[in-house]
Amino acid sequence: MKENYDNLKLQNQLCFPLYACAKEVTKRYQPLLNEIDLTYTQYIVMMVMWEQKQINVKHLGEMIFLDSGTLTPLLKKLETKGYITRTRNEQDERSVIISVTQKGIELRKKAKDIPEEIGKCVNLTQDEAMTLYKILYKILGTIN
Amino acid sequence: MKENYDNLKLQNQLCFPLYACAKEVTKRYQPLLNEIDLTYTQYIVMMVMWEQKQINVKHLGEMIFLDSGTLTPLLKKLETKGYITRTRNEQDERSVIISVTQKGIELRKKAKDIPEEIGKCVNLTQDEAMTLYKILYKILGTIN
DNA sequence: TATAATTAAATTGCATACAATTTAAAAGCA
DNA sequence: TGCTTTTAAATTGTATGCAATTTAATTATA
Repeated sequence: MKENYDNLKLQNQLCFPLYACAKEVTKRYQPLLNEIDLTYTQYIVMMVMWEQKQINVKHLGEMIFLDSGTLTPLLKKLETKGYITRTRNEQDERSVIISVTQKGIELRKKAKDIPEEIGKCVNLTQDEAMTLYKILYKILGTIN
Repeated sequence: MKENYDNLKLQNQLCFPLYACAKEVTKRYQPLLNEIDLTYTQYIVMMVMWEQKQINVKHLGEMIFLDSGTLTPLLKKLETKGYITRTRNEQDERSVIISVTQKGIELRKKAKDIPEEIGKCVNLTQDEAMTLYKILYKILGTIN
């Protein structure tokens, strides 16, 4: 009795192009991000900081889907670079508050054109981009 | 003169949900893959091997968007587990040929239900899944 | 209120990823 | 043919990413 393994074929996976796509797109950021001395994940953190100015590690982690195992060393690097500060919350000493520094705020000017540059690498129509955006957020919102 | 930084807002990025989604979905594989002693990337490699039986490292890397820096140690682990063998190509000693072993072939039976299990975590309609698939492969095919 | 349970970061250990370099083999060519 | 260039893996170094555990602080509760 011959088994059917079609759903194990690479071309029948949805997860594989998702995985590959994320890597390939992220890779395109690196040359741009090198100029402002950030890695992709550090850039994601800085995007949050440019909007929030101040946030604790737990909340930050929930926003960008990363845990303290990844964030703690990464935040220490950003602190060393002078873009953020890390201070214990005096009301709750378990919590660490991340604040963006003046140097961190100024970095935003240098990052300003990066999204547009990346857009040029990814040749989607407005429609496709919006559709992709909606589906990805649907997954993020309903994954269990 | 006030600058506009809207395109640096996290919620205006397409890349961020792509990155986050890939991570979240991959994470869902891990408990299932633990049962057959594979990591996600090792599973991707095995999916190729189940279809190809034999392939060299360069070609494998092109298929799954990974370079030898990632593949060499990973393939050594799969070899240690007994799922593949690595042999130099006698016609071209620069090239390493990966072959799936009997044990590797048998692993497919155990992996058979994984795609369906993952499907349950990701609540997309058939239409959405197909649309996502097409857009992701469009990106992979046109990214420069 | 003393103790147990929970929570937030940090730490540890393992497995990717990838840029850059190195090594060895093969191909191109003067 | 001898030398240069190219190519395929492997290696090195850095940065995630995450599960599991630990530590310290806070909250819940008997």
